[in-house]
This record gives sequence, C-alpha cells and structure tokens, in this order.
Amino acid sequence: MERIRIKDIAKLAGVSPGTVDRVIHNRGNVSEGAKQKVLGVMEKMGYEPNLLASTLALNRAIRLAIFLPDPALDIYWRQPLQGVEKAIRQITHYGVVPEFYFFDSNSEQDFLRKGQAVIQSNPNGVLLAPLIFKQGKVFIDRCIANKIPIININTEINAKGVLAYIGQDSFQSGVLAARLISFNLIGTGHVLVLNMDNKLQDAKHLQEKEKGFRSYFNLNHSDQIHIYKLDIEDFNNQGYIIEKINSLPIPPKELSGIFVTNSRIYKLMECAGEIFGPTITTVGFDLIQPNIDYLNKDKISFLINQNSVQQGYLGIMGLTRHLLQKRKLEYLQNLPLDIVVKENINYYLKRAHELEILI
Amino acid sequence: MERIRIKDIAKLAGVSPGTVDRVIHNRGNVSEGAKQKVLGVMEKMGYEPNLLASTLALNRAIRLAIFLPDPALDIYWRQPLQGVEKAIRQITHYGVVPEFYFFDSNSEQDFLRKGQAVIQSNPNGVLLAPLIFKQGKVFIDRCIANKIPIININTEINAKGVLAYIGQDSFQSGVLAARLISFNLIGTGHVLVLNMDNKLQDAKHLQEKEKGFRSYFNLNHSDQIHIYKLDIEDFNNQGYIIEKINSLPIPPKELSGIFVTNSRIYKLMECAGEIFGPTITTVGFDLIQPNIDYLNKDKISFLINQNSVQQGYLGIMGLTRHLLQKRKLEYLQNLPLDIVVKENINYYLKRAHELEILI
DNA sequence: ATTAAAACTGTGTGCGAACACAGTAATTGT
DNA sequence: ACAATTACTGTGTTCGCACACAGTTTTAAT
Repeated sequence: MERIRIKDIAKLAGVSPGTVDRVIHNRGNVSEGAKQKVLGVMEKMGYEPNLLASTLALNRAIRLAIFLPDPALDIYWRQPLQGVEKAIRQITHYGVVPEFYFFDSNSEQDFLRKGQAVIQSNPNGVLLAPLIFKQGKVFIDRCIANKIPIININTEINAKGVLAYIGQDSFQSGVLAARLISFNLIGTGHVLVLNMDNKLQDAKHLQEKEKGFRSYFNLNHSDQIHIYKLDIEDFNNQGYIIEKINSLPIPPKELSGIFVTNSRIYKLMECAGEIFGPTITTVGFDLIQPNIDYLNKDKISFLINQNSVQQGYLGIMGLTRHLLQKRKLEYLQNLPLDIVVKENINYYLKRAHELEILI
Repeated sequence: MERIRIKDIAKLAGVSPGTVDRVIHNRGNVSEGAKQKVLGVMEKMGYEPNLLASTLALNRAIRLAIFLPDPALDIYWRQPLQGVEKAIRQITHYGVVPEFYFFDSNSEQDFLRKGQAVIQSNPNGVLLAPLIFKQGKVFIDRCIANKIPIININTEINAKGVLAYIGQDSFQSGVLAARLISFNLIGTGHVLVLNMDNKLQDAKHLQEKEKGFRSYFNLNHSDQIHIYKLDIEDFNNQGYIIEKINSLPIPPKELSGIFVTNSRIYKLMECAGEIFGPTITTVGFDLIQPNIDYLNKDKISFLINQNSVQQGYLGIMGLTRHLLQKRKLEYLQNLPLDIVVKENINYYLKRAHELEILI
C-alpha cells in the first residue's frame, strides 16, 4: 500500500497538482467545484503530507527565540537549557534555528531590554520563562500583538495566545513528599518543613509545596502529627541554620521527617552532622550534584525530580509541532514527579543521554 | 551561517557532486587524490548530510519486522507494542514500515514457523523478544547469517550481530523493592517474597529480583530481618494463596512488608481482605489496571514501573537510528525503575501520550 | 600500436511538495 | 462588441541528495 501524493490526488480529482496545492494551503483562486472535488478525494484517500518533502521545498528557517534567565547567574537554568539544546539537535534538520536571549532575573531593566531585542528579531516562536510577572505580561502582550506564538515554562502567565504552560505541579509535589515521609510514621510523629530561599519570585512555588504537604497530613494522620516550619533566608550561614533547628520546641533527634521545599537540602546536610536520628526521612528536590552525593551517603532519603530538563525539551518540541505541523497542543503540561532514591538514581542520571533518540 | 551542501564541497574540492557522493557512500571508483581532497574539505567544513533530502531521494522503504509474543494471548505485551506503534508513528515519514509477526510464547512450533516467515520476508531489521531461548538463538543466528540487524527486548540473548538489548534490570529492581520496604522497618521485622508464576521462561527474571531483594538486606539490616519466600504457581486459586500465607511461621499481621516479584500483586490483594496489618508495605510491579486500583485504595504501597512501553519505543528507535544514520548504539539499555505511589501515578499514566512528541 | 577492459568522473533525472509564473476562461465595463 | 479585469488552472523550477548512465582517461592485453 503506497503512500498517496499530491500528484495522485490531482489525477483522481481531475485537476492539476497546482490546484491541489492551492486547496491544501488555502491559497484561494480555486473554483468551489474543484475545491470540493479535491477535498473529497483527499478525505477519501486519507492524504498525509510528506513532511520531509514539504520542509525541503519550503526551504525556510524557523527561528525560535529562547528567552530564559541567564544560566551563568543561576545554575538551575542549565537544566532547562540542556533540554532545549537536545531538542534543537533533533529538529535542526527541519530548519529550526535557535536564537538565545538570556536575562538577569533580578533586573527588570535587563528583561525589558532583552525582550525588546526578541521582538525586534521577529522570531517564529518564543520559549519564555516569565519569572518577572509584570514585565512578563507586557512582553507576552507584545508578542501576541505581533502574532508570535509563545510557550511558557516554569512560571505561568495565562493569556490568550499563549500556546502552553509547561511546569511543575508544586502542590502535588508537597503531597508526595508528605506521603513519602509518612512511611516512616507509625501513629504519631514530628515533621519539619524547611523553606530555604532569599528571593521573592519563587516564593509562590514554595508556598504551594507547603500547602500540599500540610493537606496530606490533614487528610491522613490529622492530629497525631505535628508539623513545624522554618523559613531560612540566610542559608549560607551554617551556624544560623543549626541555631534555628535547635530552637524548635522538640529536640531534632525526635524529628521523623524533614521536607526541604527546593533544591537546597544539601545546604542543610552540610551542617547537620549527627543532630538528627538515624531513622529520619529526609525529602528534597532536584538531581544536582551535592544532593546526589548526600543521597548516596544515605543522608537524604528521597529526592523528588521535577525533570526540569524536560521543561526545555517539551517547550521547543511544542513550538515546533505547532509551527511545522498544525497539531493542537494541550495547554497545561505538568511534568512527572519522579521519586528518586539511591537505588534507582542511576537510571535518571543516564536518561538525559538516552532521550537523544531521533533524528 | 548557511548549511553546507554536497555541491559546495564539490566546488571547494574541485570535483563534481557525483564524486563527493561516491566518497560519502564509499561507492568506490574514486582516485585516491580526489578522495583525500573531498574528505579534507568535508572535515574542514563540518559537513552534515541533510537527512530530509537524503531519505527523500533514497525513496526506499525500511521494513522492520516486529517479532513479539501475541498480545492477545498475554496482555503484558500490549505495552511494548504500544511503544512500537508510537515510534512508528513518529518515523513513518522516513519510510519505515512495520511488519508484525506475533507468536504464541508457549509454542516452540509457532515460534519457528513465524520466525521462518520473518526471515523469508528479509526485513531491514528485527525487533525481537526471544522468550524461548533455544529457538531464539537459532533464529538470531539465521538473521545474522542474512545480515539482518537485531535488537532484543525483555530477554537477553547475547550474540555477535545483536545491536542492543533493552530490558529491565531485574536484580536492581529487587534491591529497590527492599529499600522501599526498609523505610517501614525500625530495627527488626519480617518480610515476604512472593513469586506468582506458572511459566518457566520468566523464572530467571524472578530469581534475579529475589536475589537483589535479599542482597539489600544482607548488606543493610543483616540479622534483624527475617525473609520468607513463597512460590505460588496456582495464583488463580484464592483459597490456596490464603492457605499458603497462613502456613508461614509467623501470623500475617506481623509482616512488615511483602514483595511480589511480578505484576500479579493484584491477585494477592483480591483475596487478602484484612489479613495483613494496617502499616504493612506492599511492593509490586507494573501499571496495569487492577494494580492501579489497589494502589489508589492504599492496598498497594509502591508499584515499580519498568516502563515496558519504552522497550518497544526504544527498540524501534534504535533500529531506525542504526539503519538511517550510522550512529553506534549502546549495547545495554536498562530501563529506568520508576517508583510509583498513589500521589504521583497520574503523571506516569499520562506520559504515554505526552511522549508522542515529534514529527 | 591498436583494442579492450578497467578506473575514474560528470551530467541528468527523480524523490514530493511549494511557489512563481504563464496561460486560459469567465466576468465586468464601456 | 471589444478590451480590461478578475478568476481560475497548469507547467516548470527549486530544495539537497542518491543513483543511473554516459562520457573520459588510464591501464592492461594482444
């Protein structure tokens, strides 16, 4: 069963290939009769365009603006960027060309300036992490005015014209952390939530995680569990961390679990020494090297992996899918929450390379 | 910076495009001088062939034989098949055409007959699950004699000419199960390993899992943990299962953990009622519907997901990558061991669709 | 030295789709 | 009725590469 071509449709519909082409691309200048005949044949034969020939003939570059925080200033952003690069490698044959614009997420000025440059270059699509809400909104509106499609990652700003948001489900990751800690709780127990951050912009994520964490215990162990919470802004000050922990109403040895709401759990471990009991369950986020080391030393029980690499990967793939094919995208794409322990971490570290599958 | 083409290389090397083509494909009939000049220019300019134009011009079908157990006879095989179909959808533009051959894994006869048909059709590559060792080996040797590349999934038969094995790391999955149960063990405890299978061919996987499970406790809790083991062949006989469990040296309420070494943990739950204690940790395999239901009812604590869909997906992608490009493949590709609990299962159920990314 | 064979090289066509352009038919205006 | 638009349609070239074939040069054979 051979694949059907435009030429075949033309013959079957009794018109020329040019007319079929005009119908397919809605280029007009086709009589209603011819149009219906062609559409009928296409439908009946189940025509699927040959993407290879199509992009080859198009012979145009699809320029995608990658507009993210500078990974040199915040190493977290290396991971989404890795995903972007992986995606680009796969689709470079389709004429997709990336243009990188990195901004300093602490400077509205810088964001505006770089955003200006993005708009100026008039790309075919934008991958954006709109960390700064107000300026982000302005930028998005300008893109929409210029009919440039956008996909947001990490932070959601919903607006008509935004194709998709790809991010983490913060609330649910808190629920998950609570569940993991609960395996270590028989009846009663004391657990600690630790927020270690100095920036305001991520605060919403952390709050959501904490909410999720609390909601699990509200539903499941209600009154036998005591939840303590510490906000530590000065997380580079080891003495301060210890002091805070010792100021809890109970001695740290009696804690059954600790939940650090972002990737900084290693900061805690660097100064924890032996202040916790041997059977404590500790849960943190992200497969960054210091965390991996403590996981392997059994100081961290679980790491929840948000797969931030995927954010970049899926973002680029989504844009390409939208531009190259016409397929619709799901607006919301939450990333899987992988549970990582010492015994399965290798698979997740390897996956980065494996994903580099096609073409 | 424009992409370099064969034509450009030809001009730079002072030869015709035809000669460049002959060099690229080692088609011979090129003088040593010309060959070196062309290779030099290619190297210097970093030539990358345009895969689109290349496959378009080749205009040949790559026929892949999918030679797996009949999913109608064993529903497990639906999952790898799903992965196969997903992969095919993605690469169908590259002229990859699947040919399906399903065999009855209980009949050597059938395997041989279908294998004959595979060889006869002389495909460009074979995806094989060589469940039956002896006949599998024979088939593989015949493929190799005919220079048909093979990728094995699920069961490993190593032979020169086999491109890759993609499968589960059984031993490590046992280790992981032990670790998950250990979160519930403070000091001492009783744990149970349950093998529920009637076929011999999978026995090796189950043994490996059990070995891994035991090895963890040997290294970590040594003498305080008692491991019991039951082999249940007649797993459809609920009374028999209960009887076996009650015949353990300790009452089932005192078990801290149960590890069922394959996807049949739901068979246990169907008849377990309230015979176990409320804080028991139960670990099984695979995201099949009955297991998912018991996970959501908190009867199963953890499911280890071997991502069998990926086996098929990666298998097809690997073959294509080998045939279409010339890239080398890693021989061993172990699949990630995902830890699934009620709180994160949705992401894994959704992932099947998400993966359907490009092209 | 003259063929014959082998070794090498260049040109041309096609893969399927996109689009420009030329060409024909239908409609309008005067 | 005739030219001038407008509406429609078909042909031809291009994208980068693969491969067939024709054409040229070199080597071997008699």
